[in-house]
Amino acid sequence: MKVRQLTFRLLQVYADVVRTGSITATANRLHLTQPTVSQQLKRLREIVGEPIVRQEDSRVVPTEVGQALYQLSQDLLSRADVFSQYLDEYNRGGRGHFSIGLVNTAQYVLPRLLGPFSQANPQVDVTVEIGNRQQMLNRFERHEDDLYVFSHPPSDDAVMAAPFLSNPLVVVGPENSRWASVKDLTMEALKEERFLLREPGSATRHTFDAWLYSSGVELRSTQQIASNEAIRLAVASGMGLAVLSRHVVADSPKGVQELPLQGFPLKSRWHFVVRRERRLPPAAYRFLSFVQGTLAQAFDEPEGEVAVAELLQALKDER
Amino acid sequence: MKVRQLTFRLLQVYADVVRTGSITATANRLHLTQPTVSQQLKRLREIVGEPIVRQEDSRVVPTEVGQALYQLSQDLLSRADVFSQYLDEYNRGGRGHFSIGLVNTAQYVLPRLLGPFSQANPQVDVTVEIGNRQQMLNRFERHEDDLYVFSHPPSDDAVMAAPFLSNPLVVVGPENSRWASVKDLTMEALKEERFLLREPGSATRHTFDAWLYSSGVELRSTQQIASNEAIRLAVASGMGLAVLSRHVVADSPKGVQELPLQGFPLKSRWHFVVRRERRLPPAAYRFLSFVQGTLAQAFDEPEGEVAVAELLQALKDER
DNA sequence: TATAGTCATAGATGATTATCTATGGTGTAA
DNA sequence: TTACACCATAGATAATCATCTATGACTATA
Repeated sequence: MKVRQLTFRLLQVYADVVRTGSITATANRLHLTQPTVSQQLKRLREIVGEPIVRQEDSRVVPTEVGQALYQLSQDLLSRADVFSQYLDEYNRGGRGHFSIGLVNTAQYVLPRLLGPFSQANPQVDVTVEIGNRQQMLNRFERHEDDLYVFSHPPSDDAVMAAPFLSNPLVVVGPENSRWASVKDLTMEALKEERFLLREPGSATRHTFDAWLYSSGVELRSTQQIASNEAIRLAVASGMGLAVLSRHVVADSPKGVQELPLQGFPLKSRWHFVVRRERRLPPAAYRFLSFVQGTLAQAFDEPEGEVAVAELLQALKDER
Repeated sequence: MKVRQLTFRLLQVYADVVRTGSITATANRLHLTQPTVSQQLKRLREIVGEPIVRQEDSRVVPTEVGQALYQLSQDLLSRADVFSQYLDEYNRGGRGHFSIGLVNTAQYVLPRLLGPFSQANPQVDVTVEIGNRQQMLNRFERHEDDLYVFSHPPSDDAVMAAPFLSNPLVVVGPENSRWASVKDLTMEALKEERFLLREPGSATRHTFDAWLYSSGVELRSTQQIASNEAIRLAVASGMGLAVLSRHVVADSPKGVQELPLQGFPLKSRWHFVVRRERRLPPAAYRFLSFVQGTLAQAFDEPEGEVAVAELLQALKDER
């Protein structure tokens, strides 16, 4: 058999001829003329190298080889069809894979979006990458993920970003800290405190540094710790104060409490970030849609909802 | 996905590209130029309606959809390949089906050929049709079977026949018949005996009638019985004499014995009969080959072997 | 024996395909 | 930076394909 010349069209036509037992009938059903179908059969026979049908009592019946070919046709066509359905489902975003890169702090909130999404879309496979701002920027530069969450989107023309959730940075101290009840607490008062800081690459550190700089404060004593969780524990055990995303604290506030420092919480927002030129996997698009539908009620972030809606629209227009 | 435009060739090329991870490499392996392969990929992408590969670190890697398409390709191609192997096996005659029409008497011998053949070719499915000469002629006229066994082939230009086995007709009487020991027994002496005859459509009857006519004998008393077996039993129980194929008697000679009538046994031969225009199924061809290889030793019929060999040659030439 | 239905074949034509050569872009390695 | 390897695109061409209309052969039925 000359496999390379075999076409699915031929198999379709052939299968229909076997089913109807009539060349003319198939021609009508497929909106072709009778000679066309005759010729298709002829060509298929040549490809197979063997007679596949014969005339019998005004019906066209498959030969023994034709029988086998019919089964093959059914089989192949249905497999192709399954694939086609898969494609549709993939394009609808209900199936497939995407990867999302999260800046460290975001890992405290994103699960609340990803969890329900996965539940609703079990066929979608999500890879979550986590790192500090700098690491995520590297991944971003290398196009390693489909979607990112930054609090400060990289400044790149090729970037589209939607601020979707507020990320207030607060100062925390140990439970029962003497500062907790101070009125009009200022940085000046905390000058002598040791501050436990995230590493320089992190967004939290960056934001805090910027605030310190703009308010002309210089810290006396600092210590660098690379993990939000470690910082929270260190604060709880009295090693010092820290600036953390409120989400970090809200998640499991044991042993620490927010301090009412003036000017705090520092406002910042998480952004969904995608590259303009990258074709977003339909599943990622579906995730964004899902998030958009959730933000207003579940997170009380109507602005975020609008921003995501705009991003979705922009992505649609890109295509 | 535009299934109708899908070609196995495209899948072959695509699968190879995925395997090698290189368009150029595939081009070389398939004896094509690089642009050709590039274009095939492009066309396949258009058929699928979705990017299927992307460049990555000087390698061509499939996208998520491409992965699924690759699996599909493998699947479809291997199925087509299995069919192709089936075709080969079919053409070799080691697989498939044929039907053979036997004249009644032949059913006593053919199993000795069909049995070993089936054993050696378990994938071949044989349909055996049995009837008297007239019934077989009807089937023959209607092209109902692939192969026939007649003692007297139909006289038809479109027929090819090979006498392959002698079929001696003998006169039988009951065991201990008084005629058994008579020397120079002639028909004249048996004039008064009742003869149990096969029905007119049968070959045995036909041959016997012809002999009677040519030797000018007329039987006094006859009875017609449509089955060899029934006749044998009737003879055994003393109802009369009969003319039967020696094979019928040889098979289970209980209660009957051959009588030494002059001029007997009447010589006749079984013929394999095929229609010239009918394409013989490879399995039937293989059966004839098998028979040809068996006749000389197992049946001591060297002439039959030659005749079948000639038939096979003629069939080969027909194609 | 006409008639209608079913196929096969021939001949024509526009569209598509397979394939090539030539060329240009891009990224990697010397 | 140059050279090389790899891929994409453009343009050309011959082959093949998908289709059609017209027509002829065969067969069953009125």
